[in-house]
Amino acid sequence: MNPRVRFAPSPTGQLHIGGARTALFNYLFTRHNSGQFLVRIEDTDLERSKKEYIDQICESMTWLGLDWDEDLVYQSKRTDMYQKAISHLLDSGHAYRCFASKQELDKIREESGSYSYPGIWRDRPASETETELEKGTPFTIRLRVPEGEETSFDDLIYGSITVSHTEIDDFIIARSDGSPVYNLTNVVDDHYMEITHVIRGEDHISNTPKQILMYRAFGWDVPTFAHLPMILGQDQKRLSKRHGATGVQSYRDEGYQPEALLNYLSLLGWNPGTEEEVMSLKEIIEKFDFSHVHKKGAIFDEKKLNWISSQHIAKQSNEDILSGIRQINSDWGNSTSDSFCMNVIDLMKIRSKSLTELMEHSRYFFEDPTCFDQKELRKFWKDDTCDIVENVKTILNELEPWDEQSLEEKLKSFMEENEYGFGKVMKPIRFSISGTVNGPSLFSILNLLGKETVLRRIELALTNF
RNA sequence: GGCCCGUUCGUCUAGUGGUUAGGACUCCAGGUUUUCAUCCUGGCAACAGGAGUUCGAUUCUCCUACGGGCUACCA
Repeated sequence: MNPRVRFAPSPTGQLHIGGARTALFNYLFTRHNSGQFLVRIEDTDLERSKKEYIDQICESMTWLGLDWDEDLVYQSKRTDMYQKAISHLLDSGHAYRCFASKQELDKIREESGSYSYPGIWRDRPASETETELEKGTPFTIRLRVPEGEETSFDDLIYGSITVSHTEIDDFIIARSDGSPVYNLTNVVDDHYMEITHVIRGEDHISNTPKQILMYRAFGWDVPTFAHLPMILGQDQKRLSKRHGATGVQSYRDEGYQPEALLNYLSLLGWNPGTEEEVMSLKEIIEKFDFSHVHKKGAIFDEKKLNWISSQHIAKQSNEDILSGIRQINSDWGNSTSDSFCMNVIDLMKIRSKSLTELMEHSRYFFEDPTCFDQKELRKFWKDDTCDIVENVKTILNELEPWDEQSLEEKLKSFMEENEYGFGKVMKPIRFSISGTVNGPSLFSILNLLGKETVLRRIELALTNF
């Protein structure tokens, strides 16, 4: 049977790294096994759920390339379904009404020192329930957890987990306003959506026995569970907003490629069983397998992300990089031709860890540099530098044809004739042209920029420095 | 507090009774390069601790320590 899985974000914020990882592993598993990948919006918390977040989450998913198979499922549109399920449980005796107020319960908790619900309405006679109902006392609905038993399940990642029912109190499945809680909606939805594998974060392990109890109460098949280890911040705590930029969108804005981000995320808690690390999404799908997912939480390391990212950029075609850049800034390089842009990309991609870095470091290809580091300048701009640069200018002015090979030949012979070292000539020229002492081969830069631009910039430098 | 889960270099990880404990990132040193980056070579660096089981434990069992998660009329 082909698996059906779902990613179920609650729209209380943008898609964050942890959510993206959960979505990714669902996606990898189901694409590897030719199954379906669904997305369900868990928007039952009306207070915190926002429409704009739903849009943002979908946008991020699309950007990442995690395409889902059917229409989005909104929990807010399925209240009838939940109500029916709750009444069913009430009718079958698997659930009961609890008229204890929150204050009352808090008091009991405080006095007993126990956190769990003491079952005070579990076995009241029907007449008492009738009386409270008539009085209009607000009530919650709780699941009647079978006593003296235990519930266990086989987690695809954590193995067998068993919890005694003494540890599970009669938890609430419907609030006093009648609305269903997470554990109920989750089970009902997963059942009706025909989900075969529930793949989610490890923080849900303790919810799982409760949910299994509900499947049993309904008489439904229990899906297979796979809990993923957490992604942690540098402080070993679960990655959250406290750790800074954790939204997928911010990584997009910083110029990371979706495939690179996904590649890095896939390596957090999983390995392909080989020593390969830089992989395309397609390759990861082919190799993905739960047996290589492990249990320990993994700290998110931006340094390694940067490395993966630079590897992806270096491997990518110039065309793809250009379109990636244009997604960030649609105007980039529009003052020139696309082929010029791709020449720039070709020179710069090997030395960039993100698209934004590539864009920043290649500004001088499109506009004359205006900002020069004087401190840096003084290191190599000596008394005789102006004369040298003047001579180079003359040579370049007479150079014909203007191509990389001629540039290299002429400049090298100039240096040899005058017994100048490379640094003495190249550094000032490079700095005049680009405003920096770093970058690709100077001959390539000169060639790409063209005679007119080069001479103009040298002239500018000569008058200013 | 209770319950559940985890623990190999700083980080991501390989490893399932016998290995010089392997790789990657970071960092350091060298080489290549006009510079920077890339690339290449080399280096630093780990089995949380203690008891067992065993001829032999990183690998199996138990205990301790540490870390994380859950314990809501949040999801």
